[in-house]
Amino acid sequence: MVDSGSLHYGYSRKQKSLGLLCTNFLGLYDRDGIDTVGLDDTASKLGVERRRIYDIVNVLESIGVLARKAKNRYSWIGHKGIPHSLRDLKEEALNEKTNPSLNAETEVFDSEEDEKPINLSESGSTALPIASSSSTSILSFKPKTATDQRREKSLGQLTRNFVKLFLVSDVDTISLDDAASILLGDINNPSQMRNNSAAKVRRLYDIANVLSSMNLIEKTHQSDTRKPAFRWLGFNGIPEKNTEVAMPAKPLGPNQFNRSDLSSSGVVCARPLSPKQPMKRAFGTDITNNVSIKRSKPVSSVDSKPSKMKTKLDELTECNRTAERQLGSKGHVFGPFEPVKVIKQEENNGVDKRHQDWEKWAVSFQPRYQNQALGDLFQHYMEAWKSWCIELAQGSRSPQEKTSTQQTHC
DNA sequence: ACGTCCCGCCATAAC
DNA sequence: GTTATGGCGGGACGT
Repeated sequence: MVDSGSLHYGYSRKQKSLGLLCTNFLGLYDRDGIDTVGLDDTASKLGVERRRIYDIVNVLESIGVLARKAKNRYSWIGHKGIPHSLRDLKEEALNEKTNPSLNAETEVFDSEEDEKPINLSESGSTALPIASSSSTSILSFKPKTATDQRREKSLGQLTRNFVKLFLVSDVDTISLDDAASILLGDINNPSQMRNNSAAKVRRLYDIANVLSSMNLIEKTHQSDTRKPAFRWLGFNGIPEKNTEVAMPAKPLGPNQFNRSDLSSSGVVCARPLSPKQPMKRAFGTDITNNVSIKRSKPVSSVDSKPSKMKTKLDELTECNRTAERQLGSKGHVFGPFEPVKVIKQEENNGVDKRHQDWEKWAVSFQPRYQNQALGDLFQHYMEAWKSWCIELAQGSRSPQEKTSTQQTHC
């Protein structure tokens, strides 16, 4: 039986994945001349809510791709920041391993309560020295203040610990279960650890998706147990300095990177196969990705949750404000489905060409919205676009067949 | 059935 | 007070 709620027209989970969003994020900023990254700007360009941007920047910050400058603002460091960051993480992890008291973020786990230290070999993984060799672990937590506690549970900290896990161990694959247990379990309370891990393993997926899109790790399965696992790709210890032809461990898939940067610490970082080579699903090529098609919760015409209704209205209002701002400043409007490729053409070609491109795009792209608000929004954009055409025509030539672009499906 | 993880609520931090 | 941040887990989607 097909549930209309679960098969919303045009909704694809993959198109909304954090990994793809991260790829798009990189597509947006991973180029020369990028200095700062604004969260609002990013969110609107990628057509997602701010919340998702936080997820990405927190992970990227942890691996040195971004650095927080101020509220709402990050400085872009790019892939070149990864080796340094990984080196630091590795040193930090090694220091913590040899002298756990140095661990600023975590405290030594003392197994005095007879609680079972995590032993990866028991659970099917190759043993991780850091976890199995003693009762202490660099990844053991004992929360301090509420703020510390919050910070320690942050996605950023979790990312750093996750990466450390690979950097100081001599295995390159860690099962999801083990990673979750080590990183997320309340090690002082193993009775809750499993539940805790199970509940929070979602965070690992978030991190893994971002790191995967950076090609630092890949999701895989353990050969013996078939349990889901993560394999570290970013570290292989083999210098491949700046060789575009460096052999990857496996054929590169779409959006994957060539491992060809190696730091002095033996840390390899991912970078794009080639700056010029378009990725198969480069940002903006999949226009649906930037359309705010929500996963379907049963959206009845009368929303039973007033707060959600309010959110949608707020969203619409905010989109309209954005549109108006853009109208005011640039004379044209990009919505949540802003196609970057078009923007690039815009930069290269004259106004006339831009006009034609937009007209073609607008005619060919007729999104179908389940949501009346989105339909209205699109209508609003089309009207804004139309008025821009009129302005343009006054300055050059008369607009052609603009009304044809207003055939929207709502 | 279970693995994956999007989504957005809401607590907390920052201003 | 408002706004920014992000922990968290419900539940939808994918296999």
